[in-house]
This record gives sequence, C-alpha cells and structure tokens, in this order.
Amino acid sequence: MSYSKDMPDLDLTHGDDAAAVNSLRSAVMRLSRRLKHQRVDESLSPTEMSVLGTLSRCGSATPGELARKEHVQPPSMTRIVALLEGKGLVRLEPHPEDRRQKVVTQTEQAEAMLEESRRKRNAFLAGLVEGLDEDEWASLRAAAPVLEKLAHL
Amino acid sequence: MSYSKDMPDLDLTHGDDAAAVNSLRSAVMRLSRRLKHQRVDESLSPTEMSVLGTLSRCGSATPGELARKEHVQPPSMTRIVALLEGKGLVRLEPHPEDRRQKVVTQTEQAEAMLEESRRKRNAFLAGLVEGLDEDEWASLRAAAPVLEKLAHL
DNA sequence: TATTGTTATACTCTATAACTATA
DNA sequence: TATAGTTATAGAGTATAACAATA
Repeated sequence: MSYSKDMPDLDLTHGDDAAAVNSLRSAVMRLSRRLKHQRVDESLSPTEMSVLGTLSRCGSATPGELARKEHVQPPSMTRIVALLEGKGLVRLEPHPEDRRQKVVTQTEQAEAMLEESRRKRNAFLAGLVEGLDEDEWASLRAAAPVLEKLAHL
Repeated sequence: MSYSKDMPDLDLTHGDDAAAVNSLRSAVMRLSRRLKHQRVDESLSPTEMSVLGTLSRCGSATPGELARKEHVQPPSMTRIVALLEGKGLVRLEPHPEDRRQKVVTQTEQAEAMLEESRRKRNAFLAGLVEGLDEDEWASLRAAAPVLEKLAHL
C-alpha cells in the first residue's frame, strides 16, 4: 500500500473529499472577486497589492522571483514593477552579482501605505466575519496558513 | 460590553487576527490565479464554470439572481448566459410571472460536463494537497464551507 | 416611476512573441 | 547557447452608461 502518514488520504472517489474540493474552488473564485473590489488604494490592483505584501514579508526580490511567486508571466511583472516604481512604492537597484537582473525593494512609503490600508481591509473582512460564529472563524484562522501554502506550493 | 457569543471576538488591534485576515486575503487572491489556469473546459472561464456550479446546486435562476450570486454586474451576466446558451449548456425560458425576467436552467449536457470535469479539477487540487499533512488538509476541509458562506454573505 | 435585462463602449489586467543584454 | 528582463501587441473579462420592455 503506497500510503505515507504525512500525506492526506485523499480519495477522489470519496464524495466528501470531492465535495470539499469543489466547494473550495468555487468559494475561492467568488471570494476573490469580492476582494478585488475592496481596494485599499483604488489605484492599485490586487496583484500589485500582493506584490507589496510579498516584498513586505520576504524582503527584496528580483522581478523574475516576484513573477513566479505571484504566478504571473515576466512581462506582466515588468509592468507592475514599473507602475509601483512610478508611484514611489518600490525601488529598483542593480543586482550585485548578475547585471541582467534587478533587485526590487519596497520603500518606507509602501510600508506606511500597507499599514494604513490594513485597517480598511480588516474592516471589510471583519464585516463579513461578523456573519460567522466562533467555530467558523476558528476554522478560517486555522486554514489561512494552509491556503497560503497551497497558493505557492 | 456589546459582545454576543455568536460573534467572533474579532479584535482588529490584535496582531493575530490582523495577520490571519491579511494572510487569508493574499492566499485567496494568489490561489484564485492558479485555479484560473486549471480550466476543465478550456473554452469556459472560471466565472462561467461557477455559474454552472451555482445552477447545479441551486437549480434554475434568473440572470439578475445569477449576477448577484456571482458578484458580477448584470451586463456581464447577460454576456455569460448568452455564451453558455450558445454552447448548449443552459436553456433560457420566459419567467412564468414576470415577462421582464428570464429563467436560466442548465441542460443535461452541462451536468455531464460538470461530472466529467470534476475528475480533472480534483486531480489538480489533489496534487497540491499532497504537499500538505493530515492536519492541514483537515483544516482546509473544515474551512471550505465557511469560505463558501463568506463568498456570498 | 422603478426594475429587469440588453446593447454599445471602454478599461484593466494578463498573456504571447519578438527583441536586447548579459551569463 | 541559455537566461533575465523589456517592448509591442492582442485577447479575455468586466464595468459603466444609455436604452428597451415590463411592472
């Protein structure tokens, strides 16, 4: 039996697992559309916000690394980085070892903006979460890091 | 103290809740981009698939109801419904009580397509889930219905 | 007068293909 | 020859505004 205790015993013929997978996909797609509309800065797209969040968490990165992390193609990241630079939210520096690459770093202005916008985002999600009970919110909190992992697995 | 036991004690000044909210938003956006690429039918967009899923779960609906459920504007739903009708996946009938409205119903062909595609979707998500351990998958299963609720709250 | 749905139009975001510079 | 990033272009999906038909 090719079964490891570290792997979930995901049985695709099992109705409950299949239902969970369907439910998850549908919910993520629909929730993402709602979040798209809750822009903290009206002029920043969700992906642009996500790039700033990634830089805030992971520090500096090259455009190529950012493209892979955000699951967009390199030309799209070129455009995003140029836009963020134009707004003074990131700084572009030459790569110390490879002159083809660049290093993207967020500015203090970006960090301040993220902090400022956190309240607005939380207000929106808190409004939704108020419709949940304690157990549901606990489920969500437990799942958040797993969804993060899934997003860049 | 304005506290109800049915409401989560969401404290926006509390770092853990704020972090969970941020994590959730970021993960949902990035995961949705990955799912976008995993189309069961290459010719159907995620929203179009989601409409079929909604019809499958909820039965018939008017274009206006579908627009509200999917969080798109009425003109967008007009376009989606027309496209699905052109592919023979939904049927449009006059509303029995209000001649302004229409009733959208999925066809047998749509149900067969959903069933067929379920295996492909599951294969992709199962691939991701294989990188999780038992507890993580359990968290996700518990959170799926909550995310569904959040998506149309 | 309000509501449901449609048509016409424009915008945002992303992708692909072709190119430049460096490794 | 392969890789990082850019430029130019096209396409998908959605929104807003203006309109038609019905309540």
